[in-house]
Amino acid sequence: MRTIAGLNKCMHFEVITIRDIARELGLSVSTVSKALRDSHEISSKTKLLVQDYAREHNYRPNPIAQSLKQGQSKSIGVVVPAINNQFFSQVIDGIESVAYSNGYNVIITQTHERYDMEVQNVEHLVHRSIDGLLISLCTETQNVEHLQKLHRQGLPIVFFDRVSNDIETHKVIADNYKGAYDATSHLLETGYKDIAHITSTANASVTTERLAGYKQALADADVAVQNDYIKFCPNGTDLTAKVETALDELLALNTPPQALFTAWDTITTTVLALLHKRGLRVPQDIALVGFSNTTLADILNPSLTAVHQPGFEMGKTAIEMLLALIKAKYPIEEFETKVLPTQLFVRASSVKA
Amino acid sequence: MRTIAGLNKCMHFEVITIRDIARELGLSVSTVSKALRDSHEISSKTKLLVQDYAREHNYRPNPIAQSLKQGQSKSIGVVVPAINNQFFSQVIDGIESVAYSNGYNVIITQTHERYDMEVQNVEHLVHRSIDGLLISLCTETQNVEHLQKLHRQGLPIVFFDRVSNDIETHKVIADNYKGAYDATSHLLETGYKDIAHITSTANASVTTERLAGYKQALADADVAVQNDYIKFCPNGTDLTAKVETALDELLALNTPPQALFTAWDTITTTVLALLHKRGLRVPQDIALVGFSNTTLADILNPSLTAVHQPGFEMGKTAIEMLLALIKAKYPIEEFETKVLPTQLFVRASSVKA
DNA sequence: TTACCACACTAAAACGTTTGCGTGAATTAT
DNA sequence: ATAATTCACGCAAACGTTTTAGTGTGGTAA
Repeated sequence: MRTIAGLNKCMHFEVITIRDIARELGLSVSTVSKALRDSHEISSKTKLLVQDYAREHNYRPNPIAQSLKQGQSKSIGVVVPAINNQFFSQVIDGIESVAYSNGYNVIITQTHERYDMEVQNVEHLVHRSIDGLLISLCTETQNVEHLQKLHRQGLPIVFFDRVSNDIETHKVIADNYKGAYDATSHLLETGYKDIAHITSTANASVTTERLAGYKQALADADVAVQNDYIKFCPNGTDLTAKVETALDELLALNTPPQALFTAWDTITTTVLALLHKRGLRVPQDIALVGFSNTTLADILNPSLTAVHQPGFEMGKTAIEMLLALIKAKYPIEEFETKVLPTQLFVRASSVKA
Repeated sequence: MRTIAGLNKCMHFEVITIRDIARELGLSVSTVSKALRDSHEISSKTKLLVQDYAREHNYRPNPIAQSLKQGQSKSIGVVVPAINNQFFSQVIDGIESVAYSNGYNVIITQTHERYDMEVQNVEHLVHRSIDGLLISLCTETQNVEHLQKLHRQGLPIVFFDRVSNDIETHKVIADNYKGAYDATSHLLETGYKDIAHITSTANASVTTERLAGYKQALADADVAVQNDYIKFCPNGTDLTAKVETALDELLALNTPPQALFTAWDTITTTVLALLHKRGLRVPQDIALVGFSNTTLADILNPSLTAVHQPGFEMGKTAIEMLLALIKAKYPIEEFETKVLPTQLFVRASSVKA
């Protein structure tokens, strides 16, 4: 008998081990083990005996011992910028659901958009013996050496949302290009021509793709791209201050924009809050369309025209890909980047004044 | 040498073990182990030798082996109704920060407000060898036998937010009574008398406390408590439908309420959304104050007068208490219920029409 | 010299599994 | 009747660590 981890204080409770079963049934440990795993080496009579006994006595294999023996921990690491962010919590929701039903634990860590935290978390996770890693890069991250090393060593890694082009592995992203294209086109169709774009750090994959979509939509409508309409506000610390400066600059232009297209969840809501603060009416004074996964878009003031990313599906897809990598018998050479559709929900913040 | 879990495909990478160090340095395994743990049995010369070698070769003890040996997993289980909920993700944020810096992993599971999921998750976590459990009960939960058994057996458990009175252990809650009292008083002071209360299932601790605060505030203002002003809408599936019915009934009363006090995060935003849908103006047609931890309260339509719970602090406090239980040398008999202050943020949804 | 002790280290068991190999018995083929 | 094969099971090593119980050396006290 052993005691459950954590149950070491007043242990009336005993957890049964394979050894107990063996002793009780007059069998060897290996026979019991094999019987439980339904090995062909064991007679069906013995198997039944053992399995019945195990069931009755509520036997559960010790996962830690199994991990040690089999060299896999049945847990996967997740690195996100922040849990406290609707989009990422939706992703985690998706991850958790699939992981759980496959017998995997999910260990979640946050970078808070800090590169050093990202490096540290990844290292921590690896040394906690994770079987695979799910990661969305933080905005500060410029190089991915900390991941490349692990990837070369064979650690299964899947990127989601904020991916790196410097590592060949499975990735899941939203259709950022199209999402941005749709959002911008929508503003154009509504009648806005002077559309500014507020986005995050220039070096993120997401930023590049959304910027491209924005530019292409303008180009397709024969509207010139104005560089002073494009503002980069790396999210992380002081986001509000950065966005405030960006807004100041935009509104001080000779031709201030009539509409804003914000490319990141946190930026969108920050912008809306700042517009409120300045007493600017949306959309009368300035229209707004943004990427956002908030569930409250309908009851915002005004209700928010938003590009919605399939967070839950992204999480599900990411972990499914990761499990495929983990379970693969042979090293995988062919990697895939899944692109999930975004959805534009038109609401009041972008109707023509 | 061993391979890191997960790094079993193309293993150029070798992880060093205590055995390797021993062989390389011509020492025994036990000497190395003791040297690394700075035992007094080992000469300082040898200690230095071993420690230097370990550092240089980037030795990291295998946590799984340690867990197996020491009977503790260095991971704690968290059970919440839903990750995708601002309040709980704030709590998890707090939990994660403390756990991480203490070398603990956090394994998160969700009940989605389903009792059977709660039972299942708890069982799953225990058999994953967690050292302790952090749990916020789901609304369906009526009895806590699944936890009592574990608690009697000595598993450290700390409740947060939605606690049980049937188990004596550490608990952290917000000051629900005062939060509700303040919210109701605020409405009364603003000039509303007919204040309805929409809350969740009657059997949750949170519900009882908030209901009590609501009633007391009315009593203190010499306003009679009307039972048909109190509506129970267990959150979980079909919350919107339940709230819709509750609203129908309230508005059909001879004296329909002029103000609403909603006691749960999800109910608050659902109510606001439904009021929008019906074209009712807030607060002109009906005022609204609710418990809510949304970060978007300022930009809701109208901006929301909200009772805010200290989610992050609650998470921090909960895990600190749990770690205290885990690290305790002797069984703890004295348990504490920490009550964290709530905060009322007055915004537009409750100004007098 | 003998006994004792501190010191610095080692051997081996233990945690709970899984698994390759060995073995005796029963069965089948020759 | 003997040999070959299959069957059903046991032995023991292994995963990487911690820890208990030694062991041998050298020094000190009697």
